[in-house]
Amino acid sequence: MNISDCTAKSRGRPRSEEKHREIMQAATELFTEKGYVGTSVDDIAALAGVSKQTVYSHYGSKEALFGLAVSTRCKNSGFDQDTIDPAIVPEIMLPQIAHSFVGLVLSREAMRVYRVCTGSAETHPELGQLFYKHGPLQTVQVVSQYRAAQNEAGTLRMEDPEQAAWQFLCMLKAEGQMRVQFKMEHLSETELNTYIENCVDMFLRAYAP
Amino acid sequence: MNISDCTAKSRGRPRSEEKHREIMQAATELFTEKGYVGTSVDDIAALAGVSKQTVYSHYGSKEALFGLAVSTRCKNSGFDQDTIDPAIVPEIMLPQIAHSFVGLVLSREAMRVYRVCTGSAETHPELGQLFYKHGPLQTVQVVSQYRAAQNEAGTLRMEDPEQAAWQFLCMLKAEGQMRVQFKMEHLSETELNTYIENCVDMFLRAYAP
DNA sequence: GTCTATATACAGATAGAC
DNA sequence: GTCTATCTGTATATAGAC
Repeated sequence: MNISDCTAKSRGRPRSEEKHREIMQAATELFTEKGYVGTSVDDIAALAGVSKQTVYSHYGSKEALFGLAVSTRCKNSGFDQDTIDPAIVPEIMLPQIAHSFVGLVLSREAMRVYRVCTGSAETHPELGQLFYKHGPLQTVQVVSQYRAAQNEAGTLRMEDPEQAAWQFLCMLKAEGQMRVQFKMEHLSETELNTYIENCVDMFLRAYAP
Repeated sequence: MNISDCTAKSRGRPRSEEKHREIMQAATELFTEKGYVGTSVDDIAALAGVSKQTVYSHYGSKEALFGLAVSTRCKNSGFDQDTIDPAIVPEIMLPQIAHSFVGLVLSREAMRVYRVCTGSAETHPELGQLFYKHGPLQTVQVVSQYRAAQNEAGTLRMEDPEQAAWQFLCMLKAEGQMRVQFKMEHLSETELNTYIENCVDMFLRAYAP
């Protein structure tokens, strides 16, 4: 009796955390691939290798699971600001920022969150807003801080650093992102790099002091 | 007997065309709002004011109806090239193009097709491609033709007019489109106009001869 | 905590009356 | 051609065994 209690405890509980992770991982994978309505709880349970009821006991409902999965991804979709150093001159810094940014927005994972948040913004506006704040907005702010610093230092000259950041970043994505977004053949590394350098030059020309 | 045949013909057939239109209209409305999986044939039939079977006898299947509805919208989502005149100098022409383009991409209808094609590109790649070709690509080509003409005329100087067109158009959308896309509060008319003028100036500065 | 089995609702698609 | 009624599958969510 006492023994069976002990084994029950040590056999039943410890597995929970692992399943918790696996369910979340499966949910994220499927939700960002097929969207909310396109994904069934059965699919999630199957991919996670657990029963449907286990999904429910861990996360309560499909809606709650969706919110958690996507918002976690949203929060990880921002630009890594550690790569930016205000002490470095634009001619060196901007190409680095550019390549790093384009790498981010073209990545499979970023595109998937972008797509699912765009597609379900009509029915889940709060998800769209969450993505906007943790993704695009944060990136723009990080870059515009650098811009403001350069403005002060006199290495660049612009009236509104934030608008300049929007210009720079959206210009960079352009064709490359759209081709991924709409399932066209991707641009080659070479084409991409040429375009990025082109953009950096163009930007520096326009905002030269 | 002969009479009932006649009335049957003149009573049953003529209504068909009207229902045909109404079904398509309802389908477009719902598909671009809720997406493919989020819309049921029952919903479409209800909104069109017909029975479900009528939907099927007109369009065969949900899939076929979706394809028709969205692709029709895609083909109408391109930029109107009649507004462009190569004889007009960039200082006058670019602001016009810019305002007209921003008006298009921020419109409710364009955003809806954009959203549904983005969201369902993973499951319906052919729709994403269709949208890309009739929307973004066509717009870029129209604008890059103008650019090429200006290049020849010497009023602008750029190595690759098509890349310049991508830069210009993507820069213009930027924050304005993203706020609509992700259900944030929209930019005001004033903010939008200021930004557009800003972009045109910046572009002219960078590509001045 | 986790499983199998089930309740309930609604989806896409078809049959048959008029 | 159009409608109502229906078939069949699958969805979310829950009940009960272990």
